[in-house]
Amino acid sequence: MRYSKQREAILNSVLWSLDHPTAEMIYDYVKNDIPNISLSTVYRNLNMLCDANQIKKVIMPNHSERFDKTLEHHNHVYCAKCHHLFDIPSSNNESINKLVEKETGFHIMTYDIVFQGICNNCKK
Amino acid sequence: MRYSKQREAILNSVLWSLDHPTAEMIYDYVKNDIPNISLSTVYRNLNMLCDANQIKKVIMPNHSERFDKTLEHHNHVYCAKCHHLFDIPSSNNESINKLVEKETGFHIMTYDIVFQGICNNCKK
DNA sequence: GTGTAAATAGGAATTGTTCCTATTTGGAGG
DNA sequence: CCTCCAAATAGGAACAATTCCTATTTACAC
Repeated sequence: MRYSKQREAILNSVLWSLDHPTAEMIYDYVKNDIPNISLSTVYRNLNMLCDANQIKKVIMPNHSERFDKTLEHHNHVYCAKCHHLFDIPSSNNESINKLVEKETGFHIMTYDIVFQGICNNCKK
Repeated sequence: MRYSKQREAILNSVLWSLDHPTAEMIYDYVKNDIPNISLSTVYRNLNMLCDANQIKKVIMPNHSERFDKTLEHHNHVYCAKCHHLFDIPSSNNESINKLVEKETGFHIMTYDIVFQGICNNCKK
């Protein structure tokens, strides 16, 4: 993968983000630096960075993809009120896999959980 | 919600299905009975039936929505080989919610898990 | 029957993402 | 430094899934 300033800016915008940005958000942000960047470039590079294991894609049922700087497998809570996505320090992935393998006989490769609720800030 | 033969046919096709059909599959099936039914009608009614709690939508990261006749909250395994979606008798929803509430302080409303793996048939 | 609010058909529009192609660029080797 | 070319980009078209729009039809209360 050859260097490109576009990819560097895209990677940085994910790494610096406190949130789990969508491709669109990254696009808007990176446009400040590189005004004529194209949305396809953003998507292409986000996917390349995922393949290269430098960032991760977060599943978001019924919403756009989001991207995450945290590489370790973990889960997310989506706040139904403020629409932010928060990390949950994932506890016992292995044991959940094992449990389901025992229940079903399947070979479980991976799983994703998205919790939906109201975050601490919005509870007030 | 007033009666319509379209909605009845759509509901039945979900109820009778052994699978977790997509809107497209339901559309194709219902067309046998009602050849000039429109895809928008299928979508509109599937969503109405979800709102009316007569069927459920199944999250499918990176794939089309699927619909489910089983109303009790449960989880799914997606076979990476045969692309079928199977039910998992969900065990301890409440305790998972509680666990996450304790970890995060959030009020958890619901969650969805999709496991990915290889089903028994495909393992052979 | 009749009137009307609710439902439909059909297609346009939207959204999110990927694909295509002409052009540009990083960086290896002279 | 140049030169070259494979790899990367810009820009927009294409695509797939879903929702929206509007004229027409229909269920059903009266």
